[in-house]
Amino acid sequence: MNSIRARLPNALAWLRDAAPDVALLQEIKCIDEQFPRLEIEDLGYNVAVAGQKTYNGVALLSKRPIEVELTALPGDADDGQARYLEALTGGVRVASVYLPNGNPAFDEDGRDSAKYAYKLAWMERLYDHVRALLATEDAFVLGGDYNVIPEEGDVYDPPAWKDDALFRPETRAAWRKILHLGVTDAFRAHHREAGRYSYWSYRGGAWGRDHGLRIDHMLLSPQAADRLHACGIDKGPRGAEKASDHTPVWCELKEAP
DNA sequence: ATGGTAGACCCTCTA
Repeated sequence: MNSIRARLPNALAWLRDAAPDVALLQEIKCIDEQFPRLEIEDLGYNVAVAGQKTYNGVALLSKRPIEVELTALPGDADDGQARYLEALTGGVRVASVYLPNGNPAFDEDGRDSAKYAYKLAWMERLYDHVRALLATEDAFVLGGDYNVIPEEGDVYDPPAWKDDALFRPETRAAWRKILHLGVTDAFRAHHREAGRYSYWSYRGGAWGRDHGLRIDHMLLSPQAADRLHACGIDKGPRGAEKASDHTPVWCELKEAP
């Protein structure tokens, strides 16, 4: 979102047009009490929020009732950053994921920065949690801003990004380690082409030059992947007035058998 | 490791 309050007209217009059953929002940049709950409920959504002042913050919208399961990623009781919200809704386990950015990835000595170490530790916690979730054999969809460029075809200029926290080899290895547990990158299950982006920086006219990144992902359990009907990226909202720097990624699941 | 732009908020931080 890059602030749900600054982006409310954009969000409402997209929810009206796309009318998803479930929506996973990241970077709402507000505490729970500041979330524009009434406006979104007016569109027929139930709302769950894990907010935080100024930074981060995630939310989950659903046309079905929501049973919140987790408001933080397990594995570090001292982590106060609002980056994870997991719930059951419509018979599917879903989570809104805002994985740490991690930049700058290096400090002055050329060693991993504290921010990058936090990112890698967070990814290790996500690995542990995905493994635990897979053991339940639930259909689940973990979607959001992963701040991970999985492969060269997911960035407009790979060499320029080689030392960035979103593309460092260690980041991509941690991503692959999660995938190798047996979850599916929904977009890649349906698309092989390079150059399909979900994010364009505000800086340097990135949108106009199509200097984008694919960093917003949905990870599906086998039980959800078996029901995956379609997945795509909706570029429309990124071209709107006062747009977020990210654009929605979506997937459609068939009814459970 | 920097610069570009945007948002929150108290002027600098995060992305």
